[in-house]
Amino acid sequence: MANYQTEAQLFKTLGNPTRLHILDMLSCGEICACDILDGLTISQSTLSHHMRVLIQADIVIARKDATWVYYSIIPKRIAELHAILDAILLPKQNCVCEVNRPEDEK
Amino acid sequence: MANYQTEAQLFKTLGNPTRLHILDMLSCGEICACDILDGLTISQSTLSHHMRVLIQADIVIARKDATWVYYSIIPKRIAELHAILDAILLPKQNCVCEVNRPEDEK
DNA sequence: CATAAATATTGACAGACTTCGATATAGCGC
DNA sequence: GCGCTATATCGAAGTCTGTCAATATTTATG
Repeated sequence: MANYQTEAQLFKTLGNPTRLHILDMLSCGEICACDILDGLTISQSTLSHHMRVLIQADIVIARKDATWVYYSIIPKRIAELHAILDAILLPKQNCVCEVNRPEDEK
Repeated sequence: MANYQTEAQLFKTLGNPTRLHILDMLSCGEICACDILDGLTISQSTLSHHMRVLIQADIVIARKDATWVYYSIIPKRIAELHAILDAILLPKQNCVCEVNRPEDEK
C-alpha cells in the first residue's frame, strides 16, 4: 500500500449513485447494456461511459455476443474491496503508532 | 436503499488518497490533528478540510481537549461499510432479475 | 490583557467528474 | 451491400473537488 492512490481510485469508482445502481443490477448476474439502460434514466452515452469506468476499475467484466455486450461483476473483487477496507480501517500490528508509543504503555 | 445517494457519498469520502492515509493513521487509535499533519505533506487548512469531510460522513469523530482536537474512527461504521458493499454487490433474494426470470429457469 | 499555539473558515483557482447530443463503429438480417 | 440496432467515442457545458494562502477563532499561559 504505497500511497493509497489505487485504493482511492477504487472507492472513487464506487462513489457515484448511478454506478452503484448499475452494480446493484448486476449483482444477480450478467445483464446486457440495453437492459441496464432500460432500468435507468440516463442517456446511452452516459451508460457507456460508466461501464468503461467500472471495467477500468476491474469491478466489472464485459462479454460481447453479436451486437450485445453483457456485463457482470468480478466476484474476486468483492473480497478485495473488503480486504482493502480492513487493511486501512482496522488496527494493524507493528503500525507506526504502536511502535512509537512509550514502553510502559505497551 | 432509495437512490444510492448516501452510499455513493460514503464511498466518495473514501475515494481520496489523502483521506485514506489519514484513516490508516487513525486505525490504531486516536490522534490529534497536529500529529496527523506531521505525517503528511499538506497544508493545515487542507487537513482541516479533509477532517471535516470525514466527520460529516460519520466515519471519524472529534474530541476536543484544550486547543487540541483528537480524531478517531467510529468502529461501527466499518461494519456498516462492509454491509453496504455486500448489499450492493452480492446477489439478493427476490431481486428484480430473479423475479422477472422465466419459471423454468428458477 | 497580550501573546502564542492549535484548529477552523474563507476565497480563489485548477483540475477532475458527470452528463448530454452528435457522430462513429460493429454486426445482424434482408 | 443496405438499413437497422446496439454500443462506443467525441466534444462541450456545468458542477464538484482538492489545494493553498490569508485570516479568524479558540484556548492556555505569562
